[in-house]
Amino acid sequence: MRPAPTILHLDMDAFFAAAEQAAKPSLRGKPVVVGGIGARGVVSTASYEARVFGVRSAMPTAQARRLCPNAAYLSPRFTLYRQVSEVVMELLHALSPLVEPLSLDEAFVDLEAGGVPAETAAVRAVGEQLRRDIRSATGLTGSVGLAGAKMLAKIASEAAKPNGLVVIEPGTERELLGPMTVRTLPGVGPATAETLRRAGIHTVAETAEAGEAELVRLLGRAHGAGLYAMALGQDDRPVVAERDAKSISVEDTFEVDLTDRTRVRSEVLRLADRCVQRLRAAGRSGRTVVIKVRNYDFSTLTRSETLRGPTDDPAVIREAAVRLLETVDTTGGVRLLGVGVSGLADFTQEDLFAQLATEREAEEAAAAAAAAAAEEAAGGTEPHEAEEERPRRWHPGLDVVHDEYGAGWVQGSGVGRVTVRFETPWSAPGRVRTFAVEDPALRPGEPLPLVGGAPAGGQSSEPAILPKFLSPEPGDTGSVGEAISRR
DNA sequence: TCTGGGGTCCTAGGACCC
DNA sequence: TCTGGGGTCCTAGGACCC
Repeated sequence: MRPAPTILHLDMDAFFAAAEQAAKPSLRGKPVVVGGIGARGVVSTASYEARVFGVRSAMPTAQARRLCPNAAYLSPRFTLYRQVSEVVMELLHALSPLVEPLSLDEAFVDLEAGGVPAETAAVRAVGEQLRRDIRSATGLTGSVGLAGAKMLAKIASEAAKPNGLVVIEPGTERELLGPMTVRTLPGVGPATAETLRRAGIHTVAETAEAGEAELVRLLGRAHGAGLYAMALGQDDRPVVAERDAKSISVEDTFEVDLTDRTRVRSEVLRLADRCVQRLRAAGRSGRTVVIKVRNYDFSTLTRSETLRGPTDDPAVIREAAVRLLETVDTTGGVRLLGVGVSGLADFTQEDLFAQLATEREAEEAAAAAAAAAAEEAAGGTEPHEAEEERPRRWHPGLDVVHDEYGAGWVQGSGVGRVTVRFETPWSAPGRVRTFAVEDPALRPGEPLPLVGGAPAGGQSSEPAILPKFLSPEPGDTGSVGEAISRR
């Protein structure tokens, strides 16, 4: 615990939904839900207008539709979110060399390492300036927590939401945390909370009173000891920049459970190839191949195999994945399949094992590819990712360009028609037109920048985007003692 | 019309080795 | 003749996070 609140935690407000509202003027001030659109989708992010109706992250989209039928339901556009995230992370790097991203919309920053004076007034000023900079660079708002420890900074930013800043003064944390529910502490999810509840422990203060020995008995060595320290407000974990990934995986949930064994096999091959693509893009290789199978009843199992050396060879990973699949009973139906690789190494040169096997693998790769192509041609109902420029489906939210009407986004599609709203991040709300799905004048577009994209003459020092739910004043700096809602 | 996709860390048992 | 004791690797599963 530092003597001054020099650890900053930034959390963007309703990030995916806010980015969509900034990109789509007609959605500002309206309920927006970003997530899986299909029958088995779940909500990634709900805008604050949608949260009023009870829509939450991780909720099945079908349930969200019941609660809030009039919201706009959009597929995520990670290209856009990554672009915005990069802008935000650059602003953080300007504050300190020590930036630890937790996700696209969240990061810790060590202000002490950035040379900010270790005083409350100074760090608060830095935090408020950061919020202004984020707003003018992206049009979006973020909330900031400042404290002497990571855990407390995160709790503070949660309390600051939306669009606020909260400082937890060192020395006040135990009094502050005491009455809060154990769910406030990071690492306490439903299962841990239930275990603690059965032991009569509900609040952070009760967790501290239980003592380390009792918590270790209930939760195990690492978790128990860690939780005890957290309950006392003790958290010396450093801000760590640039952590290498330890595993890479891909998975698909199918609209309908797979029962055909041949189809299950061809999907595993596809997933193995996708996994290898990601592996190679990251310049890594891996030694342990793992498959994941979720059955019709949601029971989930994994099978893994460790190779003699790391590889990024698609034939090797395909073979291992299929070998693992052979050991799994898939009768009854498969809901989800996944393929992953762990034990990652930086891929510099082929290891000995790979060198010895190279020729054999090259032959087998060709054979496997031919076999897979034959299988998919024979049994696959879904064509392989075609090289054509038209998407197979016009997902809601997708950027499009029309030869005559310009840039817009897909509002909906069905029965051979696609409805497009023509507007851009810096335009007024636009109007809707409907086309045949195969209209040659319509094609997929790229995400447009949320700010700074206005045509000459439209420049302004003010953020171009001010979603209605965002109050223009700086957020309150009020108490963190109120209940903090969690996922 | 229940429950995504991408990760991290921990535990526990058996194999294996010294 | 009853049984050592660690350390490390591998595998499987589970909790948790965004």
